[in-house]
Amino acid sequence: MTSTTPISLATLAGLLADATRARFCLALLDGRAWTAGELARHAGVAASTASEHLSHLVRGGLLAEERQGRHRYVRLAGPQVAQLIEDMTAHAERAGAAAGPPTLRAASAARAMAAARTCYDHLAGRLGVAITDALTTRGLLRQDAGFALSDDGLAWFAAELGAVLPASGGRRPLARPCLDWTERRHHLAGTAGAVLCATALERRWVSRIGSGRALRLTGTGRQALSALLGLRDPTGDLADGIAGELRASAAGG
Amino acid sequence: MTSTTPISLATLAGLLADATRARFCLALLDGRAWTAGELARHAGVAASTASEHLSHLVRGGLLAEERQGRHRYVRLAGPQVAQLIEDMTAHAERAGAAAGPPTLRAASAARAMAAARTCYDHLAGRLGVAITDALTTRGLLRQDAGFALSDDGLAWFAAELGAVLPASGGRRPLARPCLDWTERRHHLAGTAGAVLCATALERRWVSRIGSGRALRLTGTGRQALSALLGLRDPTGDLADGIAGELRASAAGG
DNA sequence: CGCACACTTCGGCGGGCGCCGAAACCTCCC
DNA sequence: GGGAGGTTTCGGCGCCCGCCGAAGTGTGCG
Repeated sequence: MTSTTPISLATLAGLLADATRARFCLALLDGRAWTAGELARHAGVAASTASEHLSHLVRGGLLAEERQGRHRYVRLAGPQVAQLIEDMTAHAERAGAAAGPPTLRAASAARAMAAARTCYDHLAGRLGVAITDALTTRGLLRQDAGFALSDDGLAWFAAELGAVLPASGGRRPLARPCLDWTERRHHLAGTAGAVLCATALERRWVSRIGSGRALRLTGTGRQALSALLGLRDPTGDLADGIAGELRASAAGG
Repeated sequence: MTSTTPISLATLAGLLADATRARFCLALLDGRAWTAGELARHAGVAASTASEHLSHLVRGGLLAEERQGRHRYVRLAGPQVAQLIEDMTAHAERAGAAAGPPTLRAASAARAMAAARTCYDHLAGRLGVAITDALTTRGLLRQDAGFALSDDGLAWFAAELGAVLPASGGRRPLARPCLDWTERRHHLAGTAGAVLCATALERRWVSRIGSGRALRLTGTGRQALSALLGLRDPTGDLADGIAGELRASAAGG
C-alpha cells in the first residue's frame, strides 16, 4: 500500500522540470547574482512570469534572494545546489544527442566555453580538466582509490596558493570530482577547487570573457601554470583550436 | 528510429517530477528488478498508468528493462542513476518538513530502515555509517582531504574480503561518499561499497527483512564486524532501540 | 484449444500550471 | 512631487499531462 513521503523528490524535481526555471538555474551556475529582469530577458519570458518562477525556486530552497532597492538579486542557494544542477546536467548530456546546427556565434561561444569556464565556483572545460590531470600525475591529487588530495597536495596548496585548507570537517568536502560535460571527465571541485579558481581570478591567470562563464587564459596564467604544474596551455591557442577542429571534423565525417 | 532522446535538464527533471514516477524510482533504489504490476500496486495506480510511466522512464534512460515471457522487469539503468536519485532525495530531505504522524506499522518499518538498509548496491543507515566511521578511524578510509581508501584500506579489502579492487580507471569511482538521509552523514558508496555490501549478504552478516530494503544484522555479522573493525552492534538491538527512542522522545519533547 | 494473466494501446476527462498583459507597488532620480 | 524603471499581483487563457476503463496483444498453463 501507499507508505510515507515520496513527495519531496517529485517536488524538488518539479522545480527543475520547467524549461524556463531550468534556464534560470543554468545561467546562475556562473555563481553570481542576477536580477529578476536579467533572467527574464535571458530566458525570453515576461517579467511577471520570471517573478513567479523565482518565488517558486526561492521557496523550494534552490535560490537565495537579496533585495537591494528596486532590484531583486538572486543566486544559487549554495554549493550543494550548484552540485545538484551540475550532476543533473552531466547526466542529461550523457544521453543527449546533438541539438540542431549551431550558428557561428553560438559555435564561437561554445568553443570558448569548451576551452575554459567556471562551473559555479571552480574551473571547468579543457583548462579545468588539464589542471586536474596535472595535479594527479604530480601526485598531489589521488584518483585511484577515490578522490582526495594527498599530503603533498595539501602542502602544495599552502605553499603555492597560500591557502590553508581546513580539514574537511564541515559539510562541504575539501575535494570532490565534478563531471565535466564537455570533456566527459572529472575536474576538481569542492573547497580546493573553489580556492584554486578564486586564486586564478585574483592573480589574473584567467579573466572572464564578457559576462558569461567563459574564461580566457592570460599570459600570466600560462607562465604560472607552466611553473607550478609543468602545464602547457591546455586551452589551445587560435591555431591549435582551428587545427583541432579540422581534425575532429575529418575524423567525425 | 528517433535517436536517443534529446534530453535537457528540464526533461530529465520532468521524469522525476511526477509523484508516481518518483515512487517507482525510490522503490527501485533497492537495486532489484521489479515487474510493472508490482510497481503499479506499490504506487496505487492502474496498470495502464504504470505502463506509460515506465516507457517514459526507459526512453529517458533512467530505467533498463528486460522482458521475460509476459513479465516486464525493470530496474535502474545503473549506479549513476541510483546516485542521481540518492543525491536528489538527500537534497530534498534536507529542506523537507516532517510529514504527517506516522502509523505504528510505518514507524516500525522506518525504525528498521534507519538501523540498516541497502542504498541501491551498498550499505546505509546506522550500520552503513558506523562501518564507514570505523573504516575511517582505523585509517582505512580517508575523509580529511576528499574521500578515498588508503593503501591500508585497499589491503584490508583484499585480505579480509578477498576482493581485489581495480584501480578506478573506469567510469565508476572506487570509493565515493553518499549522503545518508536518516543519519545526515556520509556512508561508503562506489565499487568498494558495493563489494562490501555484496560480501555482507553473501557471508550472511546481514539478511533482508521481507522484500524491502531493510536489513537485519545477524549474529555472524556482529562477530565479523567486531573482529574485523572492532565494531559493536550499531543497529541497536531491541532493548537499545526502545531505550534510545525513549531518550530521544524525552529530549525532543 | 481455451482460459487466465501481464501488459499495452487508445479515447476521454479533469486538473494543474506556465504564459501573458494590465494594473499596482516600490524605489530612485531629477 | 512627478516620472521612469524594476518588480509583483491578479485574472484569464490554453495546453500539457496524469489518470482511468475498455479493448487489444502476447504468453503461459491446463
